[in-house]
Amino acid sequence: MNKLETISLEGGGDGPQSMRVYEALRRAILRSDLQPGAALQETELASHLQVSRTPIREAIRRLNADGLVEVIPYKGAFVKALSRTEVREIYETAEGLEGMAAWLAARKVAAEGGVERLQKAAQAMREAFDRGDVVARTEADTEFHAALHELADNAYLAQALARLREQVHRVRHLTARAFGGNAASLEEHEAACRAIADGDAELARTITQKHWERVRTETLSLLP
Amino acid sequence: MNKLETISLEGGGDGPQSMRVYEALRRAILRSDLQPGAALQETELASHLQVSRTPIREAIRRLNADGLVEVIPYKGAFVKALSRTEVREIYETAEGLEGMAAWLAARKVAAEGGVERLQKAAQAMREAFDRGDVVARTEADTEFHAALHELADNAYLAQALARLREQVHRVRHLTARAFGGNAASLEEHEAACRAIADGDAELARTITQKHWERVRTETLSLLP
DNA sequence: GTGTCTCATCTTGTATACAATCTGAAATAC
DNA sequence: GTATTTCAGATTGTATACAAGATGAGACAC
Repeated sequence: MNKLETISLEGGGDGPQSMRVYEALRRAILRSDLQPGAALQETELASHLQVSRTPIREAIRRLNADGLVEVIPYKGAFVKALSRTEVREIYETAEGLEGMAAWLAARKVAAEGGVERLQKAAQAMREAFDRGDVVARTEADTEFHAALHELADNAYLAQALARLREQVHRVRHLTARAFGGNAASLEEHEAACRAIADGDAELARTITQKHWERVRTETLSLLP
Repeated sequence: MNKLETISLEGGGDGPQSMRVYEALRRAILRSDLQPGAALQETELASHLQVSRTPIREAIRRLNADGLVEVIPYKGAFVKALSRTEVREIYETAEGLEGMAAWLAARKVAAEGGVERLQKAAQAMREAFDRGDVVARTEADTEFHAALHELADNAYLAQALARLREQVHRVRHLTARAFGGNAASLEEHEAACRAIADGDAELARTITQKHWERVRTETLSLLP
């Protein structure tokens, strides 16, 4: 029995219904209300959300593009499972992409400055960590990466990273760890921030890559 | 006046019609039969391809996910333009992803070998280049990257790179250059291949990144 | 009992009708 | 003449009916 009762169009935006359905299903998957492997039956969802199958189908196809759902022709759509292999792949891809983002950010700072937002976020993370404020630390972490992606000045890369970030969120949910990470993670963020502020692109990339490599190893050790 | 007459379902696979439409439109965009900015009108395409609007819509949404088409609600779908900014973003993203792929490939070779396919492709590229055989060189280049992605052993990364590769193809089409690249490109492929064969992951990554950085600079210098 | 076939049933894929929204040109006010 | 409004046409978004393919239970042969 699926927990369809937790899925609702209420919180969503005001665009076309397919968009609202998409956001509702996306939330449900990210919050694990729809668990990995769960089937997304069009008729069932349609009657529950009081819309026709058409917007349901569009939403499912979009979730498929996001990598959150797997679609098998004439068979159905299923919430993608996060196997050990897929977790590894996601973190490896993040390493490549965010390393590149750090490199670009450092180069941009070297050319025209503007590192303040990133530094402020890094400082906020440190303070939240010292206070033991998990919520504030998670918020600061989100802000840190938003600032990094802004500095990288690459919409394509930012979009790819946003998709990955959602998957990472799901993994965190699985391993039941806080998103901001531990003390080591904190120091790596600060080191990356310093390298970017110094305009040292190669170092920024290397530090960021090592960070993701460590997080990957650590996370995989928590999985079966 | 759009060149719809060049779009056909003939060459496609045998899956659902939405899949065949998707492949037909994808081919048309990659071959520039549908030029950047062109509107994809559902009714027009439906009557031309002899299907209803439904599979047309599904195909368009999938192309949107691939980054080949831009969809604006209640307005329409348009073949994405390749502005200078987008070209830069695409090449930067490719640098991050393929650098990571090279790193992973080198690590895998160091652990369990299997570099033969990559070496063979690199050698084929060299021979085709010496003969001046552009077609063979392009084929060998495709094979080289396929071998690299196989060694990287990361389906998620491979899929992202496949999408990027299509965009790069479009850029090549714009700049009217052969895909395999010049002599410098050839040497960089060989150097990357050697680093991977040696199992030197960091070097493989660096060489691959430098390659894409050079190609990016070179390509951007050819655009307005 | 085991394996295969048949067919009713369910789910997804497609076609078509209708609703919502955008667009542009003509009409109108000033 | 210019700006604003109105409205008809065109296009996308949604609902619903029908077609195509998958699934599993039961019949049947051996």
